[in-house]
Amino acid sequence: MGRPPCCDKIGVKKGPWTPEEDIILVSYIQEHGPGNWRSVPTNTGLLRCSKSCRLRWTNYLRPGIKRGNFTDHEEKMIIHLQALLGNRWAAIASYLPQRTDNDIKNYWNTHLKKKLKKLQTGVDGQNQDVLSASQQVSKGQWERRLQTDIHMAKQALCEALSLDKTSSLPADSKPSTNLYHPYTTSYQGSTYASSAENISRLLEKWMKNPSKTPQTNSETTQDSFNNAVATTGSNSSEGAASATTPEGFDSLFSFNSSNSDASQSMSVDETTTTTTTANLTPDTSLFQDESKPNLETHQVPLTLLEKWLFDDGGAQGHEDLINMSLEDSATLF
DNA sequence: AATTCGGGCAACCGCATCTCC
DNA sequence: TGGAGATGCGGTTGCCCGAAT
Repeated sequence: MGRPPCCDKIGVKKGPWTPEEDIILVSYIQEHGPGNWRSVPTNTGLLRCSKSCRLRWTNYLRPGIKRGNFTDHEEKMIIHLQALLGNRWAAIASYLPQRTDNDIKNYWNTHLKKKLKKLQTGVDGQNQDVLSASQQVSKGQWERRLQTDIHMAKQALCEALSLDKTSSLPADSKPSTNLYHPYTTSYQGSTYASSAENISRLLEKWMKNPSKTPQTNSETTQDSFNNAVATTGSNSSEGAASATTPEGFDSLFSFNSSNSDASQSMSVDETTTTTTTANLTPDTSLFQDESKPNLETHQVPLTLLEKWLFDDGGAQGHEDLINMSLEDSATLF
């Protein structure tokens, strides 16, 4: 057998994180930047395994995370992307930069699945296709489907990417979460909440003095978030939602959402792209770059998928696709 | 008011993939 | 080039809380 799970080690703590642990973790990351998770428990004295630290950071403590209610727009994107990509939550999350894959996965399992099922039972026939399509794709068959019906897939993703451009966020889409108050929803109890303020202060400090750690992909992304937040002059408590504002979201997706924008922004060699596209296999090349887009500079390299989409005039029929019903989306497969 | 039930979500587990030596 | 370790990802579990009885 392989090596035992790191969490099996004696003395490794499991279960919910305490505010104190959060503060320790945030402080450490403030100083050293995210990454090198293996060294985190050792250097901080946290009785947690490295994976637990990483998970806690990426799903909860990381700045820029939007929590709480999903907007209609986000819902639509998730539904379409799930139909397209299957249960590749990390890939889906890369198109919803403020949401974590865990969040999206939970939302899908607890809300959207039911919604789709309701549709299925409510209107037999057409909508059944939606569900069956999703289920099939979930089983990993999306690769083959993408290959056999690749053009339709392009259109669908194009639509998903451009939804934001055409639909303003609903009025009730106000951020329901505070960026740096991770406990507001679940832990409104006094102890945890007050500790969250400490974390907020730590993060605030961090926002003003981002760490200068070696750049990995994820760290680059992280710094982008940091800078994006910092440049909006956000305060950890009052302006916590700055990075989660619709404006920020719009700016991100406006970059992706029109051909003209895309053509201006990306410097993709036509020949290279074509060659790449020709050799794409969905599971390898296509999604190899799924890091979150850079909020600050708009100089984000498009993912290969996006390049591929825009390169092929995938924007045709955007308007139709935008209004595409769930039934219609099923026909993509 | 007490108990039961179900939903939602944070966190864990194990496999897959990547990176380094 | 192969192996070991590190990291990423998706499925699943278990706890907490609110609604229902």
